[in-house]
Amino acid sequence: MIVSTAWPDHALAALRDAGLRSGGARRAVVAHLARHDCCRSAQEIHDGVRAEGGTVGIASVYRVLDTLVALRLVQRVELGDGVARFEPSTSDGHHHHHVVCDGCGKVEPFSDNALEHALEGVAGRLGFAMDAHEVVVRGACDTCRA
Amino acid sequence: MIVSTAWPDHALAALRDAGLRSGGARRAVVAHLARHDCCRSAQEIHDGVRAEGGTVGIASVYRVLDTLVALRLVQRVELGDGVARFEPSTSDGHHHHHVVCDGCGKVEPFSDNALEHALEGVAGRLGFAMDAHEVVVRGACDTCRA
DNA sequence: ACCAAGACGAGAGTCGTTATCATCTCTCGC
DNA sequence: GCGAGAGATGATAACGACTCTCGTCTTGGT
Repeated sequence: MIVSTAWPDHALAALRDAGLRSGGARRAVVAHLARHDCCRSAQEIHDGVRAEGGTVGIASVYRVLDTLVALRLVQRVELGDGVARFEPSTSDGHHHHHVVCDGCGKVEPFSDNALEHALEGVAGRLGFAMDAHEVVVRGACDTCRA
Repeated sequence: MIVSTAWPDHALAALRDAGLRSGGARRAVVAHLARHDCCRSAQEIHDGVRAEGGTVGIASVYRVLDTLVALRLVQRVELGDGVARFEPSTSDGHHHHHVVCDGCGKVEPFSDNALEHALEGVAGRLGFAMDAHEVVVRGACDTCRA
C-alpha cells in the first residue's frame, strides 16, 4: 500500500520516455498525487494544487490524468458516486482495492492475495488477458454499525 | 446467472410490501429489466419502454431504479464509462460480476465461488458488514487478442 | 536566441443524472 | 362505486462531472 517515495521521479521519467514534455501541470499533478496516495478526484487535485499556489486549469488536470492512466502510472477508481478518482499505481504490480462505508462514506484500502488469485483464475477461465480489475466492497464499518 | 422467471412478480410484491403503490412506470421498468437481465442503462430502459409503446419519463426511470436499488431488487453496476447500469438481483444471493473487453467493449457476466469467499474473508478481516460488492475485470477478449 | 511542436488555461459545450412542480392516478375509507 | 388525499408520474429546468476548442505560452532542439 505504501507508494514508493520514488514514484514521482518514476512517473516523470516515464512521461519523458514516452516522448512527452515536462510541463507545469504534469509536474504539479504528479507531485500532488504522490502526496495523497489514495483516491483523489480530479476536483480535489485541482483544488489542492491551487491551494499550494499553482495555477492549473481543471482541463489540464483531466488531460494529465488521462495521460498517466494511459501509461499505467495512475489507476482510475470508481466508487459508485459518479466521480472518478485516481491514485498512483505502484510499479511492482502490488495494488489495492477499496471498502466504502455506506453510513459515513469512509473509504479504506485493502489488498488480499486470495482475491487476486481468484480474479486471475476467472480471467483465465474466460479466455481474457486481464490487464486491470477493480473491486469495490460496500457495507457498514464497525463504528457505523454500533 | 439465470434470473428467476418469478423476478418481476417478486419485485412488484416487494414494492407493495414496502408500502409503495403500483404505478405504470414501476411496472414498465420492472418488466423491461426482467426481459434484459444484464447491464441496462437508464437510457436503454427508457428507450426500450418507449419503443414498446410506453410513455415513461426519463426522470421516472431514474426514480424507479433508485427505489429498486434501495430495496435491493436491482443492482447498480458501473463499468467505468460514466454510465450507471442496472440489472435484477436474484433473491437467492447468487449474483454475477462482469468482464469488459477494452478492445471491442464486449461485456460478459461471470460468477466465481473463490472470488466470493475471498471477498467475505476481506470484509470480516476489516470489520465490515459487507452488503454489496462490485467487481469489474478489464482486459482483451480472445478475439480481440488474436 | 529562434522556432516549431507541444502543453497549457479559460471557458463553452456535452451528457448523465437529479430536482422541481403541476398534473394525474392509485388506494383506502365510506 | 365514489371522493379525497397521499403518492406517483412526466416534462423541463438545473446541476455537476467531464470534454472540446482555441488562442497563448512553454519546452527543447537547433
